[in-house]
Amino acid sequence: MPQETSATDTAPRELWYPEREDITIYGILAALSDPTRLEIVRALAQHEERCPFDFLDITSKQNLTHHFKVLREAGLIKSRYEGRKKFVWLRRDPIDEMFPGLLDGILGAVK
Amino acid sequence: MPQETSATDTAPRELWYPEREDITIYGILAALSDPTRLEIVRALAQHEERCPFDFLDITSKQNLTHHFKVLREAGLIKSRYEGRKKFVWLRRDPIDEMFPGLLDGILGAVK
DNA sequence: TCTTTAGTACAAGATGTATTGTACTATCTC
DNA sequence: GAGATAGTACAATACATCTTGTACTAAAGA
Repeated sequence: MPQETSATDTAPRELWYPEREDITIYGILAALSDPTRLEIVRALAQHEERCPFDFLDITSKQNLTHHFKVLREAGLIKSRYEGRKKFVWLRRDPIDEMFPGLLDGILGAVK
Repeated sequence: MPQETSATDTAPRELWYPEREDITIYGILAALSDPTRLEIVRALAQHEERCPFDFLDITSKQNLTHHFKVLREAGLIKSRYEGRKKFVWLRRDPIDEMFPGLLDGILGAVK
């Protein structure tokens, strides 16, 4: 199981991301098999960056945090903090390199 | 939940399959997010028809039965019985029509 | 400093899934 | 019919996942 950065770390709110070679097609498919997460990823594919709570119309705060964590641990997204806002974007490069055509196939399959 | 044909039915060993419109991209992605099932589907994509127990090197009998049931209920496969053997094949047509590029994207992503 | 907003942590409950063991049916061959 | 083979059914366990409630931190603005 991936370890979050502990409270003793210097940098606050730093998140763990899987290395390129730890991203699996199984993790990606599982992450995208949830309607909420597929909708989020579809939005990220169009908007460059989004804030997690732009999606509060879909589900609750805590649940969004959960789903963004799943997407992050699957290697699908990265994020940065700016003040109290968080900006999230798709990690297209490693995924398109390791699994060419996968993301396009999934995102293109639904109009 | 899908109902299997009961023991009182005339035709023996008939299985339930989802209608075209009941196939979802979420179900497909979830079904293919398992290593065993993705390997099975990759083999089916190359071999036209296969018997479930051609995959006994991967996992147990009962587990294969389980995984083939998941694939069937997701709408990914169809099967027929011939004597005591079962032959399974990919349901490419409805999937390629409803989700064009999806299966190719997933199966093409892994060499 | 106080309040508000963005976001996280954690626990809990409900549900789903993967796997195995045991027992069973169905078909073929002898 | 007897035995072997292909396959299923069901229960049980272990584990993962989704969702919500409660409580918390971190930053912005007044």
